[in-house]
Amino acid sequence: MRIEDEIKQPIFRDEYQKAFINLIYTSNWLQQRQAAAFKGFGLTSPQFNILRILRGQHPLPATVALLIDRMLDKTSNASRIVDRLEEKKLVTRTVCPANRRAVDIRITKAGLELLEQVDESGVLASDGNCALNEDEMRQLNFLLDKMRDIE
Amino acid sequence: MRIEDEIKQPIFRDEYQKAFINLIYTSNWLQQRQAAAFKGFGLTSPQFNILRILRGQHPLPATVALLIDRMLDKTSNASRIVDRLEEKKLVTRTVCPANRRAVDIRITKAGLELLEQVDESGVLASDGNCALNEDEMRQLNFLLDKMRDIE
DNA sequence: TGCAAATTTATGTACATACATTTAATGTTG
DNA sequence: CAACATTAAATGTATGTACATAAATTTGCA
Repeated sequence: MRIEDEIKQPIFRDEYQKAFINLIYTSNWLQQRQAAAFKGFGLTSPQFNILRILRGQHPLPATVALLIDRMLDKTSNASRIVDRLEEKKLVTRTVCPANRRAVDIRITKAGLELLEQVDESGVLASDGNCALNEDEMRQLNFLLDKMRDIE
Repeated sequence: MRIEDEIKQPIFRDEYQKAFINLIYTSNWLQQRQAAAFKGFGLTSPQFNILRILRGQHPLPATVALLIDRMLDKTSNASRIVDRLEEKKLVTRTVCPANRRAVDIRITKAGLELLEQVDESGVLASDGNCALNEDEMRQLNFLLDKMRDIE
């Protein structure tokens, strides 16, 4: 369905405004689908993303600063998302011996097993989850990268 | 900058996964720019969007249900965003006489004047705010609309 | 050495999101 | 008309986002 119909706004000021709104709307649409997929595993999207970064580091630890650096939304509050993961025993926090200001965060066995389950469930499989073919995906990546190329 | 470099992840599973992440990242980037622009007027993005819908209805009122229907993020809590706008005297709430379950929400003179200031400031002007030309914007709109065309 | 500056994480507050539940008014149906 | 379902909005609770500030540690330099 075209964005005009999705939000019942037949006229936009110009193609730019329409693209901006379309981008935000489509991103929300995608994030809601992902959140629904993670929900069955007791995870929110930010929690899943942090677990995935920790798995990428495993068996090395990550600091909060590293998590922020790799997160999609760099302004979010990694400390408190780690709080939730720690409560669920999916990660551990220990003071970094080399720099006692920093905190070493590690994914636990339970965390790795949970991610394994998410993988096996196929909720994140690309095929069939998207109406664009690979070439269109490449075009989209090109346009998005170019869009941010300002200032 | 390419998304690979923005989030320091050199390899993606496939072009699909890369496009998904790119879409969410770019949408966040755009929303943060917009939020910064609204901040000078004492508004958040959701508050601005609701004011804009109310201006579109003016001088007719809108109900909460109508706001939800037109909002970009349909799962957000319109009631409480209207609370904030009412506190700032940018909107009024009155029980709808025809259906006393519903609430008539109207933008005030102060609300209209504030939107006028935002317009005049040019913070939302498209030109110069984006690195894509009009044809690329059209391509982007096409790809985003098609992407959601599933199920 | 000693002390100010920088770094790293945590915390406080306001606002927003997600979803379940409540409250009040209206519709519907026997 | 009474009982029940439906509708519209508000509220409760947990989580996340945005941004400012605090606390602890380390660094650097006079």
